[in-house]
Amino acid sequence: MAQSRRRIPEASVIRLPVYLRILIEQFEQQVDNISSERLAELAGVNAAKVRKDLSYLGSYGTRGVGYEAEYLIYQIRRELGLTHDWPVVIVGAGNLGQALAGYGGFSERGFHVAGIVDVDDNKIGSVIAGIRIRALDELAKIVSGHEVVIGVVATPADAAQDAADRLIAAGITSILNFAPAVLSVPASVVVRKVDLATELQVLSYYEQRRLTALHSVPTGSTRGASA
Amino acid sequence: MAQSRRRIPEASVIRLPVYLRILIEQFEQQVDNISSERLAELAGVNAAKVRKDLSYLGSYGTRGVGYEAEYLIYQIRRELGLTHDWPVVIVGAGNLGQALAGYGGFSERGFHVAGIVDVDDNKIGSVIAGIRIRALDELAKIVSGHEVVIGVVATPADAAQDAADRLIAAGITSILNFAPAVLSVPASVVVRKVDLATELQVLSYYEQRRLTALHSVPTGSTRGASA
DNA sequence: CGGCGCTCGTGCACGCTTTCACAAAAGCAG
DNA sequence: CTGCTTTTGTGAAAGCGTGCACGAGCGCCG
Repeated sequence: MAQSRRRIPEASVIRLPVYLRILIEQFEQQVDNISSERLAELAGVNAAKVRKDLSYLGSYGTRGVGYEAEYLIYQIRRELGLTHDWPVVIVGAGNLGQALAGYGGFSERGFHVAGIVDVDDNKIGSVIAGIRIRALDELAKIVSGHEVVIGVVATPADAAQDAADRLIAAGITSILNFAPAVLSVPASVVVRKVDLATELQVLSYYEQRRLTALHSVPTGSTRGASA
Repeated sequence: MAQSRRRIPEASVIRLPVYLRILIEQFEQQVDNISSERLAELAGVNAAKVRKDLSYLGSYGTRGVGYEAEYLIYQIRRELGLTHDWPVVIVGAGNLGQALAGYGGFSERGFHVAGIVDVDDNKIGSVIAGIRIRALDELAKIVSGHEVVIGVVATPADAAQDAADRLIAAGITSILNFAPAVLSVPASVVVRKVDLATELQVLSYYEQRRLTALHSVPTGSTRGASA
C-alpha cells in the first residue's frame, strides 16, 4: 500500500496539476473512469510515471479498471491544498502584473487576486479587471486583511528584491517571481521563478543547435511531443 | 579540456540565461572578472555547479583568477544563439498575449515580436505596443516573411492545439506554450510550457504541507533561498 | 625563478527521477 | 468457482543531476 501522508517528490508535485486539469476536463466530458495509460497519453508522459505519481497520494486506483475520475480529482485537490480558494497579492501593475490580475486561468483554478499594488502614483487608483491598483504601502494591510500567504512579484528586475522583502515582511510565505532576478529569501519562504525571456533563450539554444547540426543528431531527437 | 561542441544537459541550458543576465549586470558595473564562487552566490546555486555548467561551453576560466566577464558573456551568447535577434510570433492577443507583446524584457534579451495574431475580429487592427494585431490567416505570411522559427501560444486552452498546428504548418520549429494544455507536436518541434496556474498550485501544495506540519519537517527545509 | 595561494576543471559518489517488468488484485465470462 | 483479461502498485535497474574533493594550472611575490 502506498503512503498517504508522505512528502511527494517535487518532480511529481509539478505533474499533479497537469493530471488534475486533464481529469477535470475528462470528467466534464462524462468520462468516469480513466486508465494510467490514457491519462499518460493525454499528459504526454509515461504511464508508469503516472502510476507512481498517483501512488504517492495513496492507492486510489482499481486494478483491471483504472482510476475513478471524480474521486481522483478530489484526492489531488486535497493533496495540493486546492479544496479552498487561495488569495494572492500581486506586486507590480505593469504590463505583466495587469495581465496576471486579469488572467482568467487563476480564478478557474483556485486562486483569486486579493490585491495588486504598485509604486507608480499614476497607476494607483486605476481599476484592472475589477481590481483597484493600490499603493505599495497598503501591502501589509491587504496581506493581513485577507490572510494572504502567496505573493506574486511582477516588477522590473531592479525592484524585485525590494518587492520580495516587503512581501515577506507582510507575512507572505510563498512567492511566485516573474522578475528576471534571483531573490534572496529566508529558508522558510518558498520561491518559484518564471522567467519568460529565459524560456525563449532556451528555445533559442535548441534552434541554434539545429543550425549547427552538422553533428550526430539524427533530426529532432532533442525532445519529443512535450508537456 | 572541456568539450566545446557537445550537447549541453538541459538542466545546464536552463541556468545559462541566468548566468548571462548576472554577468551582463556585473560587467555594466565595471566588474571585469568574476569567480565561480561569486557567480554562484549571485545565481543562488552551488559554485561547483557553475563551474560544471560553464565547462560545457569550453575552458574559458583562468585558474587562480576566475572568468573574464566580457568574454564569458560572448561565449554564453554564442552557445545560446543570442548573437543575433530572434523574431517571434504570438498567437492570441488576449490578456496574456498583449502583455507579452508589450513586455520589455523580450527585446532587452534578444527577441522581438514580428507579429501577433488573433481570431477575434474586434481585436484585429488594434495596435499593442506598436504592433498591429493581425488575422490568424496572416500567420503563414508573417512567419515566412520574417523567417520566424519561434512561436508563442497565448490562447485559451481549447484553442492551443489548433494554434500549435497552424504555427507548425507555417514553419515554426519551437513553441513557447502559455496555454494550460498539452500540445501534441512532431518530434522535431521543441515545446516549452509555462503554466501560470500550475506554478501557483505547486506553491499551494507547499503551503498546504506547512499547515499539515505536525510531521517531521523541522520548519522550512522544503526549499532554501531559491532561483 | 621557486614557492605559495587561489580558483578552475572534473572524477567520483550519492541521491533523485525515470522506466521497466511483473506479481497482485479486480472484474467478467462461462 | 475457475480461469482469463486487464490494469494497478511497486521493486529494482538504469539514467541524470548535484556536490564534494582534489589535482592542475595560473599569477604573484620575494
